[in-house]
Amino acid sequence: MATAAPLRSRKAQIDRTATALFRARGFAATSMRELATELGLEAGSLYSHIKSKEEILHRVCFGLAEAFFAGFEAATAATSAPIATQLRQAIEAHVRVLTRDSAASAVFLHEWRHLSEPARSEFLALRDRYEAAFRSLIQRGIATAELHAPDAAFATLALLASLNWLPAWYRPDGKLTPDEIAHRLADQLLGGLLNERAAMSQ
Amino acid sequence: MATAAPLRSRKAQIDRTATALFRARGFAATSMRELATELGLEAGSLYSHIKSKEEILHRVCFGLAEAFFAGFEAATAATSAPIATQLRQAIEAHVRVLTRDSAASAVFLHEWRHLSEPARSEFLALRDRYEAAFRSLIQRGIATAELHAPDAAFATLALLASLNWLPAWYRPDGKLTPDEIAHRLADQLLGGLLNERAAMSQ
DNA sequence: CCTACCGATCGGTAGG
DNA sequence: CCTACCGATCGGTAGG
Repeated sequence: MATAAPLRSRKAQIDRTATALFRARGFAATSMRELATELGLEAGSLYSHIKSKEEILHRVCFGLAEAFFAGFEAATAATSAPIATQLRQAIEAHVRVLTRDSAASAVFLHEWRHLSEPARSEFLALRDRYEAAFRSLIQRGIATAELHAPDAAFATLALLASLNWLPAWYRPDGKLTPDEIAHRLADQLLGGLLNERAAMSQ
Repeated sequence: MATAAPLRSRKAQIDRTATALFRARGFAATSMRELATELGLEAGSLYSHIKSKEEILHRVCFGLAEAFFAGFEAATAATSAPIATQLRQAIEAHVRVLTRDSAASAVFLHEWRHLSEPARSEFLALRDRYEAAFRSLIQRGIATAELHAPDAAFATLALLASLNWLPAWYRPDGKLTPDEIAHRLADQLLGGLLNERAAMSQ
């Protein structure tokens, strides 16, 4: 009798378990033996599925980067929509990625510095591009007077910082659903950016 | 002829250098040999000044916690002042601690989880108390209608998250002074919280 | 503050 | 996927 096919590939299981450990203990403080034990196998056996510890980190960090970009592009595809609407969609898309896999998000946000070159620089370039995309949206909103902020760069940093703190306190079993959190965060953070006229027409 | 007294005690030098390394590479990925080399001595020699690697982390984390509390208490000492004013002072005090030593702040924010018990739990209790103090201030501001926010807990988290992102982008040699950054951040973050009447009277 | 060293643990590999 | 192992490195100590 054949054993049932695994629900996820072994490699995907390794990534998932490693991500949880990287988040809880940090990349450097997580040992491959610990990871193997958690998966019910021996340390050496991991290497028939992966090439190295860093390879896992690489996949997690760049996979999340892709998810963030995909969300942003879908949110801002309707270029004729009001900037405030596009920004709201982008915020909600960002929050959905953060809540869909908060462990991977935490690793994306804090463990990327353990990537070795050139991956580390490539990662930072992607992150900068993502920030620039938000900043550009906010700048256009200010230019068309749909948004108001004393400094677009500051506003962008503060906005993303508020969002990125989410994995630190989000609990999947909390009383708010991911969508409710996304709405509420968007309300609050847009509230500070909308100018009065726009706020009234909302 | 006696050698000149060191500008800082050796222990303080060790703490400073270790803090910079902990920030750059993370606590677990920083070796005592690396730290010793940076200070121009041998690894074993460190232990005539300190008891352990974790002792350094402990001092940094709890020292910063003390600095944050001291700033908050000074900022809110004038209990008869408008809540918005107290909150502004508290924000600016927080930013001044972050900019005065951004390396130690980054360690305080991200490396505390490498503390072993019971220090780790003690640290988290302090951090919770600090957050609660901000939340309480914001809640009182909402109660007296000086501030406006759909959810005080959310507003507190978003506020502190925005502030705590600062060590990630602050450069001591940047074009803005710490005080200018403090003012600007306070303007922006209070802007979203002040209700219209308070905003007009400002 | 150094020399010399300890036991423990690390990421990863060879061979099956 | 396991057994058995590699060289390297870790935090920390003894004795001076």
